Amino acid sequence: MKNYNPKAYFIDNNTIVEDIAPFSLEQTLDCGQAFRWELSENGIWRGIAFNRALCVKQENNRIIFYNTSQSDFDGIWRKYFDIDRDYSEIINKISKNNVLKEATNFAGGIRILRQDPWETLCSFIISQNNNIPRIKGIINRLCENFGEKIDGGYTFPSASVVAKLTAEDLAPLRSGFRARYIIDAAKKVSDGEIDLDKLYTCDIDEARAELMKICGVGLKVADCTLLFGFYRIESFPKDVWIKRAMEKLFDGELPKVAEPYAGIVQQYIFHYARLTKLEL
DNA sequence: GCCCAGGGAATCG
DNA sequence: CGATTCCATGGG
Repeated sequence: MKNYNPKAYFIDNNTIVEDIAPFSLEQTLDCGQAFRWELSENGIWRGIAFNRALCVKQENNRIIFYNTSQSDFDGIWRKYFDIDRDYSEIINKISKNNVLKEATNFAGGIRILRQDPWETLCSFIISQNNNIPRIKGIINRLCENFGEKIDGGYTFPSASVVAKLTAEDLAPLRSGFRARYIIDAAKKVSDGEIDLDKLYTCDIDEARAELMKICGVGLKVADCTLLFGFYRIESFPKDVWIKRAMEKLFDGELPKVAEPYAGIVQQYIFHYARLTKLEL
């Protein structure tokens, strides 16, 4: 059954989108896949992506994109928020498995954002052995120090800009041992040793291997980068929570029905595990 | 002070 | 190979 039919209206300089359930702005922007969104007054989320600032708010089954023209919505945000994918179809399919069905109750409104690859790579390098508030702080300082000022904040600095910096230059970030990892990634991306564009389509294991050429990128950071920065939804990042959850819930093996969208299902399992603390 | 935070590199055996 | 230890920094 295909009744997923999101509608966009362009009124007064705003874009309003309706009929996109299941969709939760909060779950999507605050689930640890993106680090540059903050909830401000009146339930409005403010963030920057692809060199654009956005204010956006959810009211039930309606999303309001403030000061957003049709061309900005169609050109940037529609894709960024994965508006055109019907998540209910995925949830229906994986719900053949009762445990997965239960898991979707905890974060079924999550969408995988289609983020900028370099920003995602850099962000998940910073994420290692770190917690989300501090990850956000380091990324904010990176943007304030080396990004460009735009209306509403600062852009994420490009790889070529970061490649020219030294670990000492990055001292104000207080990113600790990760500083040299950030610079190594920037150099390998900007000088073409790693061609990020290729990673959208090449074999997933080859994509992992490419990213893992970077010092500071192991399997988990590579998988997060591929999932959140390249929309490689067959990628299944395994952190400590997921490993524990997979053992308890599935004897370590993901059910077959989930394989085509493993990355999306990973999000459901992750939040199920964390929110229930796996007291099963 | 101690522990941990959605890991990874270096260094063991 | 698998297991252990260190890595900066900040908050609880």
